[in-house]
Amino acid sequence: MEKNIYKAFKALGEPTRLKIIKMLSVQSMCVCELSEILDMLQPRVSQHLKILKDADLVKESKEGYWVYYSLDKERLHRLWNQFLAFLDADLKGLEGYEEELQRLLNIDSNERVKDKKEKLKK
Amino acid sequence: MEKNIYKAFKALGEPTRLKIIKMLSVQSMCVCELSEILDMLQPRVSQHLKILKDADLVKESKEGYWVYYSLDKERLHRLWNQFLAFLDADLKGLEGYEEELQRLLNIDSNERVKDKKEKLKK
DNA sequence: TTATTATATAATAAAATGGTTTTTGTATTC
DNA sequence: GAATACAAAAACCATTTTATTATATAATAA
Repeated sequence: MEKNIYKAFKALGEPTRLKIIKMLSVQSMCVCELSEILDMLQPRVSQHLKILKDADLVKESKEGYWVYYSLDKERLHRLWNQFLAFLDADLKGLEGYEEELQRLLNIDSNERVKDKKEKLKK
Repeated sequence: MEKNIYKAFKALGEPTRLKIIKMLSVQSMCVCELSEILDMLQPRVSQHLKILKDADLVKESKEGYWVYYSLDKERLHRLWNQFLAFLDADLKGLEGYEEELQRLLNIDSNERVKDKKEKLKK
């Protein structure tokens, strides 16, 4: 789940792909149209589309020669909600943070250095 | 504006930084705490924090020795709204898309190949 | 079947990124 | 002022990413 979030953000965090996504927000298009409108070589567009597809941000549908790509707006909203849920989630029960939780608790209970020093002052 | 969006997504699209952000969602921390909790070398944490700071996703405040970092949740929501606005925006008036708009209009009016061929069939 | 059009994949070179080690800077304490 | 603690910057290397060129695959048309 967290992996998906990071993957999607990574896909969005690249200028060429943002441009592609913006164009697809106007209308669905095939690779050749994107390639011409963006004035980019076709393999470049195809490769970025693949990354966007792997991140589940765009959908494709084949029609004869052409492969039409469209923006999955549903998925965009789901992505953001997943991200917010991830931020709100309690560390307990959040997969992959077992050790971090342990170390966090240790610091908090034993010796949050700042607190110690502040106490000494008084 | 679009630059900022891409920068922020890029900052979010990296596992280490996502982890840092998650930890900061629990509570504000200084670099040494993050470094210990995440079991990472301090320069590594500092470097990622800088990227997050440049992307405006975290804020910092100095207290004696320590620099405390906190998550800017406000900014997170603004980021997403900016992104949605970017997607909804009309290409006309969207900075940096002048040529794309031109080429898009050309294709649309002259020769969207598929349409042409489909018309011929009938 | 052969030629054409659209797309995907492979291979390469160049650029960017991430992580470690080392160094520098800055605030604090003695 | 000297020593200490924390953080940032610099230098370095390994890895990944991007864009290009070349090639392969898929679908259609002749």
